[in-house]
Amino acid sequence: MATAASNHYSVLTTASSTPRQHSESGSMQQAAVYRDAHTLLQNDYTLPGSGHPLSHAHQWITALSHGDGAPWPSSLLGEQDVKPILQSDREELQNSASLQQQQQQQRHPHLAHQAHHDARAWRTSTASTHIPGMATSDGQSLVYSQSGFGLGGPEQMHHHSLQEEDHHSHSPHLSEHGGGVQSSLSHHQHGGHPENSDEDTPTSDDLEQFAKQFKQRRIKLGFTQADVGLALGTLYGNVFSQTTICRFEALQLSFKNMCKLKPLLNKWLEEADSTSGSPTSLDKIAAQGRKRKKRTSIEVGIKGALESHFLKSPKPGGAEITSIADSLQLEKEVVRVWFCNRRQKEKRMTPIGGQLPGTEDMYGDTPPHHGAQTPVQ
DNA sequence: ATGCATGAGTA
DNA sequence: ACTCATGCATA
Repeated sequence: MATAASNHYSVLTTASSTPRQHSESGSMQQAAVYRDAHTLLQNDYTLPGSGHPLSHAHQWITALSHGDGAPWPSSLLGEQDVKPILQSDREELQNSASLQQQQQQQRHPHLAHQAHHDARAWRTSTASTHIPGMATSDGQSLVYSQSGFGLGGPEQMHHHSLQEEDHHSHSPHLSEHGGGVQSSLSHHQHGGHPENSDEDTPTSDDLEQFAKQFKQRRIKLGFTQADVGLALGTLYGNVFSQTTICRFEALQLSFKNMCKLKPLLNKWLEEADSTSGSPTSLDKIAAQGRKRKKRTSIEVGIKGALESHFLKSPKPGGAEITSIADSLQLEKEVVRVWFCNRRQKEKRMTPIGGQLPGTEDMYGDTPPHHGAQTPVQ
């Protein structure tokens, strides 16, 4: 079909210690190991009921299509482990969990106050993109300018009152977080110095500035995004992948997420440049066994069709998904996940097709700060 | 840099 | 079943 030739679970047993390089080009290191591993295991895949190896493209898809009775098998071979944590295996989990819980619970619909402002208050008052009609007297701006939406879609916004989906029209009243985290009111005019290394009340502007500077510093110090992620794990117990660091720098995370990560990255930044020269002993733990479905490649045409559907109904029901999947000859799960990801993508602002290169002070000159401006990682 | 995927927590 | 945070695998 459309996907890659081999759709099977790759079971990794052990990953050799990856030779991490301190070069900017070293972004794909572990990938090779994985591919190798699953290539060797190709023929070992067998369905619990069938008993014969499926070498075709969509084993699990086929299974699901028949009667949705069996999702992808979870126990074919001995699962190794789940989380390759090294020193603080429990701590990391606990930390993550706690954080998530906190953040998610503090914005209950019952409460009259909201944790932070919405995740869509992005990119507003930066000294660049000025969208008319967004800045309120409070300084709080609620603009969620879509890039390509609203052409033929009459109404697709908010259906039911969920969390931040809908109620983006109230003033953000921070209640906890140990301090008046009011960003809108204490909003500082960036006419003087966009430099804000504080760990409280990050505004969209702050985050944006920080992200930019972080990236520059990181590059100057000769670290890759992957390095940073690992270092964070070794130093503070929270490991992050290159993806996350990348998304942070590109502001492709939700507001909350950005706020959560900023302090961590800030700490690392200080550590890194203060320890400049010191041997940052980074232990690296190889990823242990983890079966993951092969990434489904959706054809461009199919993607277009999916987008069309998305414009009509961003949240299709089970039946809808099924019909869409059927018409597009895709797996229901794939379609469902696609919609989920699509919605998420919507939430993180930042133009979907790219970072709107014409909206920043990127080109023309580099007024604010100095140094090399993102030489392409 | 991104697309598809997993999973915890929640509704 | 959805959201949200996060990441493997890939372009």
